[in-house]
Amino acid sequence: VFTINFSATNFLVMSSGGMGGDGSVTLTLADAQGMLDGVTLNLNAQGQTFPAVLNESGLSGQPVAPGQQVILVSQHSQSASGASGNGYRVSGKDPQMNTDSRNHCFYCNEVFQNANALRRHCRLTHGKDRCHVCSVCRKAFKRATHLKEHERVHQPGPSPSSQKPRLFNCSSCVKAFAKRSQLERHNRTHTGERPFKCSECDKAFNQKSALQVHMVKHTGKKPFKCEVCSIRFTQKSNMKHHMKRSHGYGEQLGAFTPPHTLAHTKLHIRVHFLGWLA
DNA sequence: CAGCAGGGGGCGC
DNA sequence: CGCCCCCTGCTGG
Repeated sequence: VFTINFSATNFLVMSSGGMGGDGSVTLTLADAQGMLDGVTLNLNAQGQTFPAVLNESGLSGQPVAPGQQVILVSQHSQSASGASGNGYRVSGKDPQMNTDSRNHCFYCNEVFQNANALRRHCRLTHGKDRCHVCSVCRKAFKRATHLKEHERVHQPGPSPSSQKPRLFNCSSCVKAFAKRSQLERHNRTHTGERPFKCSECDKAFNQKSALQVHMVKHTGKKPFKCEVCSIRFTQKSNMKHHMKRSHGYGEQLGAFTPPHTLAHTKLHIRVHFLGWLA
């Protein structure tokens, strides 16, 4: 269990990672503006013990057992007391997670009468907004229903890709979906139905969101700007793809592992954080 | 740039 | 609690 704390920003680290046999830890980052989504950070602790590394100012925490999986749970309250401090907490494996934890607090195991009480407790006591945690992958959700829907992902099924929800099966192919609306949406890929027609040209789309993306083209504007080289894009995802491809975000930032120190890593990250904040 | 699916949040029951 | 709209990310051309 350890805490990542980039002070003076609202950004923070999300998601999962793992500890490699060489002692490295890979983290997947995210932030409030979506700029860091999918960015991975490889912290190589070669020649150092983890507590020492992680206790450097700006990156603080507790020892991580060898081979322990580290997965983010949720934001950690700045006002919370204790060793975690402010920032985002990344929790380690919890052997008790195999129990039914619907109204169980993931963080202190206290049991509550209902979801509202659990939510209130998590918010006030732990500063956590997402208190419903998947027992398989530990992804956290705000609502129990969202967790329930998510858990279908882990049900085995006939799809070659596996890991797919099973409830709503497509009659035309092997795919299946967690939600009826998703299946109906998918069905349009078989029927060719395109209900969403562009008012500016003769194009039509099978999803409304696709039409909305398309409409941006008619405005002539490119709302998404790369903060590094100022190239503009019509789609946010294209801008992020550009950030990864052209500037290395989302690739192995851990390329500057030793002989650089973790302090270099932190400095390098801060340089980018300042750039994104600008 | 378009096609497609995952999942969050609003909302009705 | 469940349905569904919508935003979003990933992918291939």
